[in-house]
Amino acid sequence: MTAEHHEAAALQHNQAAALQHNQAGKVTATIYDIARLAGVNPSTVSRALNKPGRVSTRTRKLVEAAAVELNYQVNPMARALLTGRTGTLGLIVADITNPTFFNVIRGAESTTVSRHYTLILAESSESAATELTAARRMMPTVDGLILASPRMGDEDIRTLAREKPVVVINREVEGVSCVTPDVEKGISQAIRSLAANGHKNLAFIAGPPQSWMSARRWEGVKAACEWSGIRSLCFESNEPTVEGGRLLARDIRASGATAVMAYNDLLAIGLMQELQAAGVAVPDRLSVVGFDDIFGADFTTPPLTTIRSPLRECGALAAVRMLDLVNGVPEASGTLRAETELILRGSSGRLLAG
Amino acid sequence: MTAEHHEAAALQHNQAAALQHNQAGKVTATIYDIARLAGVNPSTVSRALNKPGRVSTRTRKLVEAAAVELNYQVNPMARALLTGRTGTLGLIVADITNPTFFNVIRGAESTTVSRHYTLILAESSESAATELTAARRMMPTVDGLILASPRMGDEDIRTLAREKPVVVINREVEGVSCVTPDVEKGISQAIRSLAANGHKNLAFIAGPPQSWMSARRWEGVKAACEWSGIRSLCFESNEPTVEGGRLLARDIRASGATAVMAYNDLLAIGLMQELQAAGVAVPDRLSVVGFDDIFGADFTTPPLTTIRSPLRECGALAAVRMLDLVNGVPEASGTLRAETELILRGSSGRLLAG
DNA sequence: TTGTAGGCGTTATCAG
DNA sequence: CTGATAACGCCTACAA
Repeated sequence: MTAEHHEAAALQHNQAAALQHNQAGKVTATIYDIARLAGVNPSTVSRALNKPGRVSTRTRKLVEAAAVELNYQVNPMARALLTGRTGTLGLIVADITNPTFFNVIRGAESTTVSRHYTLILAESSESAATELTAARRMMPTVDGLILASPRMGDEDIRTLAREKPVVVINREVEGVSCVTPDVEKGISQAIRSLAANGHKNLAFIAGPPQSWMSARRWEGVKAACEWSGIRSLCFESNEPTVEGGRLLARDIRASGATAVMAYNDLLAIGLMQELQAAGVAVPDRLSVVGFDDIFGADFTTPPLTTIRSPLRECGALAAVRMLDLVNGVPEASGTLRAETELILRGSSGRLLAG
Repeated sequence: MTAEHHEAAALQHNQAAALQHNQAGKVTATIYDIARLAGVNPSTVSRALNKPGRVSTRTRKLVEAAAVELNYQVNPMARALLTGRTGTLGLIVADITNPTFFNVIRGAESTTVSRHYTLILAESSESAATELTAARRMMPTVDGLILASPRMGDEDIRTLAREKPVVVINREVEGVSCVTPDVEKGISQAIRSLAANGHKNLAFIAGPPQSWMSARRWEGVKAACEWSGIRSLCFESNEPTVEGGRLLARDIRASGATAVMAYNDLLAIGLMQELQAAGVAVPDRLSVVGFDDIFGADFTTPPLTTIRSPLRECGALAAVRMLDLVNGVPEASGTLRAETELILRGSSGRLLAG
């Protein structure tokens, strides 16, 4: 009888006793089960599985065989309890109802799983208080937190960032890693395009007053307009939705503007719908430009010209940055920027003569 | 000095020693810290926090004050390790890129957090193997698993369901809790509407061959057509996307059908775009009806008539059912149905004479 | 009512 | 290279 035969026999013999039933009555193998089956110490099992190389080939094989045999799965909780690392990233978005965030979620989810981490999702319903609660709830469970368009104050964010790595999307917070679309390129492309089509008066529809992004966009638009010799005017929206855009159609028509840029695509689409309902041709009478290039922006007639925010990329970048932070990569700090670009479609163009 | 004063003094005195630094150098209070600060035993802290009533009012107040003082958060892992319950639900969607699942995610997320649970998100990229891997990865961490439009085989799903509660959305699996939109009502409304507008020939565009839902929808359409005396014809799509819809425009025109129902809105929208590009008026020459009522279905011109799937409700129902299962509610089994309904918009109507 | 002690599954440390 | 042991934070009999 060879050594292998001995081992095989031992395996077989131990197997019956090796399966434990947890409280739900299901079989869940632990490293103890493996240890018993393989005839080694539990700590050796742990080593064999986690740092092969610090264990003899023979032992490793034995342990691996037993692990497969028992369909072993590590218990992440037990591991986390000791190591403090959970293999989990938290993502909190401001509004899960807003299609803008879906690309962020996608981006984050993809890179998270591709790096063998797990993503936990929560939402703040646009409330700073809810957001902070969600964050606090998540903290013990995650290795780091990604905040997409957070509504809480800078100081709260920094406090969180002191406890665990935090990456912010769509906003810049001093002292915290951030990922933001760089609005400048897209905006200047858009304004240049409008100027080239002879527009002289532009209306900007702002987003929520507390939105960092909205402020940046208006600044960018104002600056680009100045540069191009276009007069710009800012309108406040009630809410950054299709309905909010609709409500502004009347004021905008009255303003004498021949081109409109909206804080986001939803506003732009609502505006366009209402304009068309009122018989105002787009872009013949009024050019409309949105922001973000959300899903469905090209479903409209005419399809919406918009400045694309690489939201998916932002989600992905944030996750990458997060994992760098978690794994102590030294260079991981400061703000990451992702380019925006003009997507020229049918809703903007030359003013029809007359 | 009153007793309160004594306590206050004691609190203050102990506080300095009470904060522990974990390995990351951050402060994280444990029940030990609270115990020290409140001057009681850790087990008493646990009781005071979890089962107030089994502890004196005085002790409870003391402990609660200390907990607030230290900004204590339970460590879900430690709790889970002992109790086997993680307070976490897993959700796996077939394709995070597909807007159809947005609403499922929203529904599940909302009810999950409102019940003080946490949601973990993963995606299978339409692959049965990836799906199973994701599920296995999640199992140890979650109290239950929600599968939205799963691609893996029935047997795999049942195996998972034997280990922990599983709820399936958009598909029916024998022996597993399911939540499905009931297509019948919406379909019969749609077909009746088309029949009332004089349509006699209908084309159905099918979805992925392996999709349970696609099969159900085609069955439903076929039956309703028969009942209404409409001839129905089924077309295969390459992929259930806008592009997939575009590719079918030619064949559908050639088929002589005057009305089209698509497996989903994406196909319907693509078809409509291509028809219009080819100068075929919708609905004057061809009526188009979609399925699901995804975000953006009303952005098109004409806005898309569609059969709304209550996907958000399905997500929510699945989460509720899941929590019932997790908490051992006895009646929680069998299939839950959510009604579909026709959303009549501009893309369907009477055929233009001539 | 409160304290004591043991254990959940894993990993790290220290002997051997 | 491998084994024993302690610890992570919490909960729950059981004892006081």
